[in-house]
Amino acid sequence: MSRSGTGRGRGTGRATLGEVAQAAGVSTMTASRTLSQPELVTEATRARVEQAVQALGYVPNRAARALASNRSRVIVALVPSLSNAVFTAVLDGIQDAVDASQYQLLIGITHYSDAEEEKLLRTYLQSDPDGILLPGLSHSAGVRSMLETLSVPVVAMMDLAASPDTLSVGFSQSEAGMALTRHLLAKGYRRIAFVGAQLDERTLRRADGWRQAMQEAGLFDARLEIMTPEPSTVALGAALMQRVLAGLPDCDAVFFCNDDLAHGAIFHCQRAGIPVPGRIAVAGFNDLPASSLMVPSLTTVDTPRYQVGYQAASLLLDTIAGKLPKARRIDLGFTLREREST
Amino acid sequence: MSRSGTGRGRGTGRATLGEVAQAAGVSTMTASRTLSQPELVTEATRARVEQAVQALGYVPNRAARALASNRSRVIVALVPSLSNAVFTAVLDGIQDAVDASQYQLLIGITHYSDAEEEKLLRTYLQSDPDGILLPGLSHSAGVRSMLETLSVPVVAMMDLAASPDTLSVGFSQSEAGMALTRHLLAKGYRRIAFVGAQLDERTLRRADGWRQAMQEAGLFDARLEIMTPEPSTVALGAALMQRVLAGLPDCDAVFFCNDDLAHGAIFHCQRAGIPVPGRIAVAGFNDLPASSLMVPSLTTVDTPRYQVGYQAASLLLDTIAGKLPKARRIDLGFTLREREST
DNA sequence: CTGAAAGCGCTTACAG
DNA sequence: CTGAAAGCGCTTACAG
Repeated sequence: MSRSGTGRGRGTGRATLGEVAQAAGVSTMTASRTLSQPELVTEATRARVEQAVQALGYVPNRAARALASNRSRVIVALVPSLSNAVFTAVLDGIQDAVDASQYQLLIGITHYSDAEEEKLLRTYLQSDPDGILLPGLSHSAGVRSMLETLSVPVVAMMDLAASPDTLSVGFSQSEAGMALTRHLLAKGYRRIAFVGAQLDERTLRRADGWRQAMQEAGLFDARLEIMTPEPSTVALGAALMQRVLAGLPDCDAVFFCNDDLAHGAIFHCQRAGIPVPGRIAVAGFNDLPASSLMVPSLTTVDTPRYQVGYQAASLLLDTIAGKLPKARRIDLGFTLREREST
Repeated sequence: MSRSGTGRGRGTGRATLGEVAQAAGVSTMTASRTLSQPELVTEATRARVEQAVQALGYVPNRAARALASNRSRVIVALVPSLSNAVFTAVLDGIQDAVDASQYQLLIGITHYSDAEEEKLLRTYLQSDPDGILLPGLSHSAGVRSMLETLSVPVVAMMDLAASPDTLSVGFSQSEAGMALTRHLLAKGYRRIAFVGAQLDERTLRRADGWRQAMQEAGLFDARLEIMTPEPSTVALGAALMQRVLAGLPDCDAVFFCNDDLAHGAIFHCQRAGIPVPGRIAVAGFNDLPASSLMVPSLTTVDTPRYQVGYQAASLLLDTIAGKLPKARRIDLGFTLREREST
């Protein structure tokens, strides 16, 4: 015997579309159509169905819809970290774009690990996503082959693809690195160090930009490049600044790959009584909220991360909908913020 | 005619469990069992099925599984904001707990709005969640009635429920507010202002704690309470500090409801040449990463937000699994960090 | 504009 | 330890 007198068998106990249809005196498929394509139905029918929906508190079952329609209406977004304010802004942009659609967003945190990225993607394939948002351009062979097999649209975020085969929304990390370095050169700094942490793809591209600008100026010196795989934090920035001051006494400016490192560096100098930029200039990247307010205010590069998320998600949704995008590679640019610290 | 020669009809084009079963020479249900309860199957069968899974690159279809089993294996987590580092840490904890399970996490951002919270919940009901994580204890009537109708477990995060009917994981916001205020009183400050922004539930509870401590000390003065619904940011902290200095000249200490406000306040004082704590003491809440490193370092309350997320998700998953929790109300406490700014 | 029927890809009592 | 069959709640060509 069924567990209740409603005849719902092993169901959820919630109203089904069939029950809505019955209450409205129409067939299930007419009820279905009323919800998905109301313009194909008489006004009278629509009213009766909508009333039944209200009366029964009907909530459509996504799993059934996905299974029957063979469209999951799911998109997956992978980001490296939530601790990095850059990616929370990207996610905010994605959310806002997706919220306006019928799509459901599945968020995965890769912790900057290729292996985790691959594992997450594999798990999320169970939800049969209609599209995917990924950070950056470089992925493991496993991820690349999964994406090929899948044949759903993929949009790369935060950098620009070289090939037009890849949909991408972002800005040139290397040009931004170059622009900031050139600013420092123009200010007269000569021994400009680059300090990179985490060593994700974007940091490496910024380092490329720094290297190129230094080479162009005839001032490149490999000893000025300080790289560590440790996660980028304020505390690490303080420690690395100490290391620069001790190990590179003639260094007159430091380009930190992220603002949080630069904040730590400035705090360290402040505590040690080292004038910034008098003794040494400090620049960061991303223009985090504190950067314009701290003392000295921080020279940095403002990046359009919310827009990256918003536009990447919009591009993905448009592509899923079969619209031909105006551009397959959307360059949102960046803005140099010259402040007191340089 | 079907759109391909594979006989897969309007399907996804991916291997199904039936195809795996066929390749392994067993029935579909034996294949199903091999994946879900391998201990109920001979080793030989298991090997053949697993080989077929590998060969066909089989990925289970979540929608079909959810529909057939009437268990979505979905849990929903709502948080107010991603800009607030507190909630990204909560989410990290939730993710880590959920990743170890077979559950899929759906994340929603309420932007501190009851209306958005209700809308998100309504949307996520389409996924028929097996459990829900919500920030705080107070929700709109609409949300409360949805939760009652749903009858799935709900865990409140970041504060402690008064009633044992509610599962909750967090700490007492009001006691934390009291503890910090008492620290300031013990240090000899008398005209201690409370500055609250956003005015979410947690900020209001911290204000309650401040008020109670001030009343106990016979020092309460309503003019010392400065509340604004604006979002909490570093820039707002600088502006509010300016307002305190101008409007409350005898104020000797300020308790900001969040560290980012306190950071802005310290930056403002630094820029204006106002000694902290010499002229005025500054305290925050949450112990954000920069707080221990800035100059002066910030007195604040360290909150176990990652653990809140992790334990809340664990409690939810245990409850879904039918395990009786040891406690329905998990108090993770807080830690006062006495530093230079007071 | 509306409907009967098949089917999406799984799982689940129930037998054997 | 393994299987036949029904069913989860929808959508979709195809008719009329």
